[in-house]
Amino acid sequence: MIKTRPFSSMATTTRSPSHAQDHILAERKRREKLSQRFIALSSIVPGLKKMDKASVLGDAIKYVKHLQEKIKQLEEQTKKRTVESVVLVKRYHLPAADDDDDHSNSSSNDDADDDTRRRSLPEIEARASERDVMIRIHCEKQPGVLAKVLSEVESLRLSIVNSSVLPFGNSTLDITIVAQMDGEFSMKVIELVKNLRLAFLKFM
Amino acid sequence: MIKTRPFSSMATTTRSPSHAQDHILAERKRREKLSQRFIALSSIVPGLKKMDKASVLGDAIKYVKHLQEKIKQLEEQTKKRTVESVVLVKRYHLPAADDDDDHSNSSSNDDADDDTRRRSLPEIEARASERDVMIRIHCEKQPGVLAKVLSEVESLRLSIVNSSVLPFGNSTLDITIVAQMDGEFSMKVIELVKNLRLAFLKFM
DNA sequence: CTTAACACGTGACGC
DNA sequence: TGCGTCACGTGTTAA
Repeated sequence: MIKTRPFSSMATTTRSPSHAQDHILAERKRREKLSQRFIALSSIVPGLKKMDKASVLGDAIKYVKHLQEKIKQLEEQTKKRTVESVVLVKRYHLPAADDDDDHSNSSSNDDADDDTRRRSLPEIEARASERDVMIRIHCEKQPGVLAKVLSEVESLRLSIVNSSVLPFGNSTLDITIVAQMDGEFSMKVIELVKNLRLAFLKFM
Repeated sequence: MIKTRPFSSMATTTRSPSHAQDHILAERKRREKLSQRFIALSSIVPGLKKMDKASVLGDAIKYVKHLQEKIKQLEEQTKKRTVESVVLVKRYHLPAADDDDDHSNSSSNDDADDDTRRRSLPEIEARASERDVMIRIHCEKQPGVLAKVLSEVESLRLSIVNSSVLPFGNSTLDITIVAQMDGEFSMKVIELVKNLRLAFLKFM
C-alpha cells in the first residue's frame, strides 16, 4: 500500500530520457483540454455558485436531470391539456366591419392588436334560432369526448340533427353540433352552455 | 522544475509526518468524489461512445446545449399552439359560468337581448395553429356560396382539408373549413379574415 | 492553523 | 513500440 521510493528499482517501465518530456507535455495538454471543457461546461450551466470541479459536475448533473424532466413535462403538456381553469373564454373583439345594418364602412378594422392571444380550453359556444341549436366546442383531443358530448346534449332534451368533429392542429378538436329542441321545451343558451361546461368538468 | 527528493530539503513548506497522510487521504477522497460525479454524469448523457473524461465532458456540453435548444423549441411550440384567433363581427359575450376565474358581474347578463339580438351577417372567424387554419363562416343561405368560399380559400394558397356546411335555421348557413398553409407561405389570421370578408363583399 | 481545491510530474495500463 | 488515458502523491495557494 505504502509507496516506496523506487529510485532505480524499476521493475516495470523505464522512461526514455528524450520521451520523458513528451510525456509530461502530453499530460499538460490533456489537463489543459479538461480544464477548457470544465470551463465550457460551467459556462452553460446557469446559476452556479461554487466553481470547483466537483460542484460544476454536480450542478451539471442536476441541471441535466432538470432539463430532461422539463422536456418530459413539456412534451406531455403538448399532448394533454392544461385545464384546471375551464372557462368560457370571452372572445376577442375585433372592431366589426359592418356592425350595424349600415355596411359601408369597410376599412375601419385595421387595428389587429392582439392576434396571439392565449386561449384556455375547452371553449364552448352555443346559439339558437327558433328550435335549432348550434353548439361549437373547441377542446383538447381526447378519446370518447365526442360521444360524451353528444350524450350530454341528448340528455338535455335536444335531438341531434348533425354533428361533425374536425381535428385541428394535433391536439385539439373542433366539434360542431346542430340539434333541435323538442316540444315546448326551450332552454336559454346560457343555461345550455353552463350545462355543457359542467359536463366537461366531469369529463376531464 | 525537476523534482528533487526533499527528505529534508524544505525550501518552502514542511509537512508534518502525521498530517502528510491526511493530505493524501483527503486528495484520494476528492478524486473519488470527482470520479463518482464523472460516472454519474456519463450515466445520464445518452449515446456516449467514448468514456474518457474529456469525451464525457464534451458530450455532456453538447447534450446540455441540445436540451436547452429543445426546450426552447418546445416552449415556443406551446406558445404557438395557443391558437391565434380573429373574429370579425361582434360576438355576444357569454358570461363565464358562475366561476372563480371570471369574476365579472356574475349573472347580470341574463337579459333577454342575447337570443333575440339581431346578428349581422356574414360572420367570419379564423384561427390558426401551426399550419392548420380553421375558418368558420356564418352567413345567409345562398346558392353557390360554399363553392365561392372554397375557391376563395384555395386562391389564398390554402389547401382544403375538410369542409362542412350546416343549414341552421331556415335562412343561414354555418360553414366550417379546415385548411393548411403550404410551404413557407404563412398568412396572418387577420389578413385571411380580411380577404375572406372582401370576397364576401363582392359575392353578395 | 486547518481545510479544501488545484496543477503538476510520474508510473502504470491498454491499444 | 509508441500514444493516450488514468490515478496517485505532492507542493502550493487561498479562504
